[in-house]
Amino acid sequence: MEHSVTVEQQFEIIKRGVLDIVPEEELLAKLKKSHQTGKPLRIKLGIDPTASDIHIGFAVVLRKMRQFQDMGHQVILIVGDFTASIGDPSGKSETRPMLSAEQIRTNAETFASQFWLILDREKTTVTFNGDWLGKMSFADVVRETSRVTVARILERDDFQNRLSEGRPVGLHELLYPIAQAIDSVEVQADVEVGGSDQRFNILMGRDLQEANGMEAQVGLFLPILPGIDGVQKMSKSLGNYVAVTDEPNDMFGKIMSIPDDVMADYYTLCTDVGTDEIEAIKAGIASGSVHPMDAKKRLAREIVTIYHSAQAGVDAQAEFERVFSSREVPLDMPEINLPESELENGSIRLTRLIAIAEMASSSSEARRLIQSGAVSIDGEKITDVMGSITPIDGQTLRVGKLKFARLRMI
RNA sequence: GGGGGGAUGCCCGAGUGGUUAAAGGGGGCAGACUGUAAAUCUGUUGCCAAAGGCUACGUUGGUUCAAAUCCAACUCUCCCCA
Repeated sequence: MEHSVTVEQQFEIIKRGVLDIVPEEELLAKLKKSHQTGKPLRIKLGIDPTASDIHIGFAVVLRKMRQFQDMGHQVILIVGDFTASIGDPSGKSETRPMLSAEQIRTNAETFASQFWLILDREKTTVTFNGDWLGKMSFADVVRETSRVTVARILERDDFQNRLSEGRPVGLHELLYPIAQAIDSVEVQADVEVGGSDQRFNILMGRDLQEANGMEAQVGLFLPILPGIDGVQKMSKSLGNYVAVTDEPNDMFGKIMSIPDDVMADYYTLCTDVGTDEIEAIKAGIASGSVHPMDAKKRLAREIVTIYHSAQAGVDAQAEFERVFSSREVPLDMPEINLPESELENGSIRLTRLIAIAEMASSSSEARRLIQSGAVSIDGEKITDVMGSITPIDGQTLRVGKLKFARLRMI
């Protein structure tokens, strides 16, 4: 333990951005005990390998784990390779597809390379729950499931909703919380961290640990970070996410597009900006002394700084202002190589050009974009769907607000 | 094991023989406005070598000049009874 940090200080750091700690006194007691004995707490986090990239919503939980590590505690990541074959029903309105073993492995590997952007590798143990769940006998399963009542499992909202809507609920899905709880028993977790949607699963871990004669883990719940649409939870499948590996300009831009009312959440959960300062920003916006856009630029800069560098943050802001405030062309843009062979009498159909540049998902979409006035070349709008242009090396093709490309004749 | 529903585009949901690439809503995309915010308004929303063609209403097969619509089998699913 780093004795320079008192238990009370540890507790304060841990509480930042946290929605709920169940039960708070137990966490305090565990921290004290760890401080006295010098034995680190075992902090558990279950990773769902159905996703493949770490986004800043998931990073909220990882950052919390990192705080524990910085105070000397041990983080145990459990890759849910086995549980992924069940599919976490939490908050879901339908059964999740089961993943193949290969898919899970690939995802887990991608994850692994990204964890260390946030976590301290030295203080992290990575395990796969297939190692123990896969080896349980039916008798083991019966024994563990006997500790939980059906009513208890079915009382959850997600199951209730699905049942009342006449949607299917697979029997195996009822086992998910139990599987996750067995993980807690297996790794002897002191604390399990998760999003608020993990409440049920994590509390189940407490029950099962007690039933197995060990001290129950403490549940630490973090708010779910809304996606950049500001409404739904951030997730890759909804496309409303900011990946930790996003390029600085993209990252900055995505943050700028979040609705104002989730800005404070982003500040608390995704940055290290002090709580007092966040309050001051909120107050400033409320009183009109701080322009929300400036507050958001600061936010975007902070986040880019975390995953790239302070300089990258400054540069990304400059680029953002250049393109969106001054309406100039970006400094960097992808180039599209246009072979002579594509030209007919020196010109090319615009729809074809957009297709080559992969700036629309289909040529039908390219037509629509042209029709709606979203396409321009060197700032000149083109609206003729059948139109051809005579491309010149170095021209800028713009499709919609965000997509730019420079033409290169080859 | 018995009986009764249901499966439509990204999602919800209308449609019960031709006028249906399929109403309406949500979401998405684009345009205007703006702060790449919100709100609002407008357009658009299967694909292609594009005044034409192709593919689509759980799957397969059938009836018909014509099927999302009728028939058969199958698959999945929900409810009631046991």
